[in-house]
Amino acid sequence: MLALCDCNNFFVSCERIFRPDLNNRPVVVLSGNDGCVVARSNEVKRLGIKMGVPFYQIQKEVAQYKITHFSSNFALYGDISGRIMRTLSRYTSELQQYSIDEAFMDLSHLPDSATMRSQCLQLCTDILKGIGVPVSFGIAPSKTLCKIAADYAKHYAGYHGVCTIDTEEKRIKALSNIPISDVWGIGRQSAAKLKGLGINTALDYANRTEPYIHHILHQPGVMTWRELNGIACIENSDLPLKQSITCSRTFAHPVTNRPQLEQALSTFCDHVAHKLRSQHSVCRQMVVFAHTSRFNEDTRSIQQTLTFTVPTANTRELTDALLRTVRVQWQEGTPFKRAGVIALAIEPDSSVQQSLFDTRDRARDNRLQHAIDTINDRTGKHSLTYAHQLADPNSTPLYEIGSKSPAYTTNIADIITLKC
DNA sequence: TCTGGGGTCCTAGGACCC
DNA sequence: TCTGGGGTCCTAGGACCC
Repeated sequence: MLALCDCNNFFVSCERIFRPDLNNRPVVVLSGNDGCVVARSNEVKRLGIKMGVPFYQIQKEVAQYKITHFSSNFALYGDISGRIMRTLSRYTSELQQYSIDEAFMDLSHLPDSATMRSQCLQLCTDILKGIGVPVSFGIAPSKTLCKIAADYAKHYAGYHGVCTIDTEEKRIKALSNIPISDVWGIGRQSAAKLKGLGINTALDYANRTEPYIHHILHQPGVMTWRELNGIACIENSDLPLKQSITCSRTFAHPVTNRPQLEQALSTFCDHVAHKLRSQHSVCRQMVVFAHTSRFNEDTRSIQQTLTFTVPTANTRELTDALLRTVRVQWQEGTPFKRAGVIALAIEPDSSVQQSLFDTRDRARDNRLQHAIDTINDRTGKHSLTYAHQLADPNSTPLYEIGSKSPAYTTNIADIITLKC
């Protein structure tokens, strides 16, 4: 048996830790540039405000219901997430963090479902009291069933935060009440297709034959089908190296000036290169892109996949290649709205294939890079950067942030003061 | 006027090999 | 006029996740 721990309204709950006055009041957290709603409190969900709506479209409701809004504060959310994961890991030998606010726990060491339930209830209390975030648990034999159980736990107060699917009877009852579109792994496209075939609930889906499901939704659909039937088949991917690392931003105002785009892209590139180095890896390919708004009819773009004969994570080498691309493909007058850098073909830096025809002095490059990293580790991120880049990806003048909460738990200057 | 960011996996089709 | 069969690898694009 497995358990899924899912934080309730995670980003909103993080903001409320330090703003208890916002409990039971409507709160949203916004994406970059304060563009879209990415987290909602229960009060906001009840108003019918959907996940992902552009913020400007709900201004009326914001004023009418006095909705408090925050720009996203990932330093805070990441730190709170880490605290929750550490607490969970004390209760299981195997914890698989699935996202910033979710993790699967292996419970096979516990004797029966009553014990599993009581441990999860204890965790709900501990995490709420010790960290300040409400969480829910779903206990079941497969991950997809855990997701469904956690859904029930979240929406029906009677479960007190923990729902278990441990018998055939409970499984059938649970599946019969879940619309197919709410099943983990079934997205919009597949849901529409299935509805057309008369499959409306999770139970309808689970009751079809495996070859039929394969015919409709191929291999990924079959995985979901097995999981719904209680056969665990989604592996524990114990996060080896990341397969790709992206840094991209949508600009508040379109960029038509080449130095500005180059400045933004070099900054993203440095961020990606730094991430590569921090996981002791290098990349053989890098994608550079910039495109116009996807909401316009006439879309134009700069896009290039760069391949390196010797894989690298050196900021200077990657940036040089990137800037050459931008200079070749630059389109005067094009309003670029979004740009980014993606590292691909990532490998460990311990076993890099060298090239006979390499002309770079890599030992020297690495010494310089190492010196820069050491200075930044000691004196703070971005204290030493290349002249053509910005301090950090979020500091671009093209990026606008409205109301970000302090980094209460990760910046000494932002620590709260208590007056007794 | 204003529409996020970071990932994974699968598939089809093209290029290539003998 | 007629033009094989069996592979692998890479890439772009789609679908999905939070």
